[in-house]
Amino acid sequence: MARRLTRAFFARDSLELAPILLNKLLVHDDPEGRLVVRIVEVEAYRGSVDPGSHAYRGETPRTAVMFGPPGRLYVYFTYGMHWCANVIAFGAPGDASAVLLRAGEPIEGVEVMRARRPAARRDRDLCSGPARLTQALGIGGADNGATLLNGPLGIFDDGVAPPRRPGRSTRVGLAPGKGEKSRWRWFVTGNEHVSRHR
DNA sequence: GGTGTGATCGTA
DNA sequence: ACGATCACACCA
Repeated sequence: MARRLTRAFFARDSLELAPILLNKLLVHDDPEGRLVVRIVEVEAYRGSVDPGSHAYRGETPRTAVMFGPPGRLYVYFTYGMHWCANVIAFGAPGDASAVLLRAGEPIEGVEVMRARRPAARRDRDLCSGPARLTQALGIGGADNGATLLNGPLGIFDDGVAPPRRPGRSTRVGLAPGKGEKSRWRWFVTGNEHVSRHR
């Protein structure tokens, strides 16, 4: 029986939060059904000290949610067509810290996910990327700022521990030349639903 | 398996 | 102008 993560769980720096989100359950109680995926890939973003973060240049209307309390969702629109979702971690006042949800393994509601992602030929294509994940779960701009602490969106612990030794790499999609050498991506080694790095 | 390219638009 | 991406075409 799964227990919903509380505010205290999210109130840590994203570098600490990211790896322990692995193997947790992301749940969306959607009108079309209960959708559940096991989180298998994440990346940490760290605000003012992290040029790769949307929050690096300070708070804007777009990034306002990242500067708010932990345990909420930061959902952003990119490439003119895709939504990506982050969990807000603890940030010092005036700073921001967040974890990008990059991939999940479908657990429940797979039929609904397939209907929403007709391009996915195999089940491992359903949620193996940040925009694929939001599409399969029906998460979009309307969910920006939504809380995970209660309501239809939440993250749950069903007793499966995070990997003792998670896979780790540099983050995907950031210019490698611009000092992107931090290994702030974590994933469940060997899991089929992890996205491909480059 | 791999690489290359077009789509599409809010943000700064 | 470009991006915390994806799908598809093509080659192997």
